[in-house]
Amino acid sequence: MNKNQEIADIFDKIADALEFKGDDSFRIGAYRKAARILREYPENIEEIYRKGEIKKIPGIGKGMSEKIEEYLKTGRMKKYEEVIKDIPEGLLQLLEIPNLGPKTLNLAYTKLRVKNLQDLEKVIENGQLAKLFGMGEKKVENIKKGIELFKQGRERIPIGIALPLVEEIINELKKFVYKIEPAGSLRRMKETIGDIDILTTGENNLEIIEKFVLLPIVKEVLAKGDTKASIIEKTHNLQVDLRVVPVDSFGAALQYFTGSKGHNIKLRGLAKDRGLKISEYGVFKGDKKIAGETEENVYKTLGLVWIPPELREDKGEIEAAMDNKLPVLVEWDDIKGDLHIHSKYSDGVETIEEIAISAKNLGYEYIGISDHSKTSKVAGGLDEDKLKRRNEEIEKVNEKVKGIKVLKGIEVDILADGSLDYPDKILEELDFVIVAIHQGFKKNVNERIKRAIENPFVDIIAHPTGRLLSGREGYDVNIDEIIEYASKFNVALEINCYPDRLDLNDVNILKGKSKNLMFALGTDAHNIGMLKYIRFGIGMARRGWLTRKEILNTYKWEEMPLRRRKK
DNA sequence: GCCGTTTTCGGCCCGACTGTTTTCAGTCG
Repeated sequence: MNKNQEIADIFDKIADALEFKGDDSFRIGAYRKAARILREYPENIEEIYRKGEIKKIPGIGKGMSEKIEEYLKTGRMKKYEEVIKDIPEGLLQLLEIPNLGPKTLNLAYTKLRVKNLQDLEKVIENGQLAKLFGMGEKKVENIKKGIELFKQGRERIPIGIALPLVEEIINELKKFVYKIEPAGSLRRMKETIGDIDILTTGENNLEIIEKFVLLPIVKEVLAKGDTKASIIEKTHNLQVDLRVVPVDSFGAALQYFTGSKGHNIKLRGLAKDRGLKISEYGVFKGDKKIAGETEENVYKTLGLVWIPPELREDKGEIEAAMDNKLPVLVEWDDIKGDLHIHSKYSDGVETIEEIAISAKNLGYEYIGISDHSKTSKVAGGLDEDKLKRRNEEIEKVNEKVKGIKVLKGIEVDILADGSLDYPDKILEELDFVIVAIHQGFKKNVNERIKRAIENPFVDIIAHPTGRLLSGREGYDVNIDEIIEYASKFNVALEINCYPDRLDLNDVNILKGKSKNLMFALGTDAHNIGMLKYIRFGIGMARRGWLTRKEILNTYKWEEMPLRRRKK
């Protein structure tokens, strides 16, 4: 774990402890904000400390920078030790239980000596909790439900699962409403989604909400009011919130519920400076509503251009919008081809011709067939002979299928000893070369990737960190070092669009962008249905502030700034 | 705890829903 993450976790724990103790909510907010900033910061905090620039980070002031310095020097933080010393270990983890907040937990601890989950369940069962002042049967019942969810471990799910689910819900509801849009982290295209927010407006609120809670995907209804309902969905235990808003507030509500929290807080501060008030109902000057129907107008009244949802993370986008310096983000229409597709020759499903026709139908100008190399035997890796036959078939398809160019690519293994799985003379014959680690995840990965980068025929590093959202940690690799090295040698790093990978992710893309790195989008598709995963990679690229020019596959094939074409 | 083209003190985003209340607190987003 890097220091940014370590310190962020400690700040979050301090915030938990202070919340439990009923400390000042703004101080708590300051710790949470600092934690988030550190966790998402594109540079290593140790590096910034060496430069003496910690305090220059917005949101990190005197107090925080001293604590960071103390931790970097001594490995300890007095403030943390102080605030947790009289709290039983593990107690604060119970704050993750839905419907159980700091006040109630504190009450249970001080009045009933509840120190852990077992204690809590006991005082629920024997009725003691319900008897406390301000508590009651229903509150306790809700906490009990929360414990159930807590035990199931409601983890964030990949956007690859959440997005299709939302589209299904929207499809079911759209015949009853005027407008319906997803909001929240889904609209911001985060790699994982905690729960889902959907926003709608229509003729009859109650009818819409009734339709929603009766959808077949609903497992449990958590809340149901005039303007909002929350449900738990069956397959993934996801919480889905539906909010019905007046049509003239739809834009303001969409803005508000898209977040992020940090973005909204800053936006509201900005409104306040200008004597305005902004809520999910609109922008108000005194009692007069001056915007609300569209997002564009909400931003405009604050003196800002519209900010794409993917940027709304309070990472400088509001300042950039003020100066009209937002990047023109890459869009799906900019993508001229997919560079990472597996055909039937290795472990893909379809023939090269079938892939070419599908890609053409998607509007692509070219596709890169990047089958596995010989050592990846389980993935049907091609030996030299088979590769030669595949290349011949690509040439035939190019003659037969007009309107799309099929490129001879490859995904070459970086072997355990650091060499590549084919000799240079074979690589040279290909249109482009992707290299990847597929074995020896803990074995000197950094040096092996760096050696691959030095090879003049290598153009792209596939899934550079190797992490899987479903659990695998990733290679033992120093990604900062790889980014610098790749940038130096004009090698592109991949944004692998496969929903379980999304590798590089937004944070690493931002790091790369600051080092003038080139990127390549690839779906890693093993069947033609997966070609549409490109949208998840585009989402990641947009979250990383990327423009068209920084991505290889937005260029025409003849103009693609491949490393081998540069002097 | 952070921050400052009105401020180094006194602000800090705002509202829905629920349940326990008789005017509001806790939780959530």
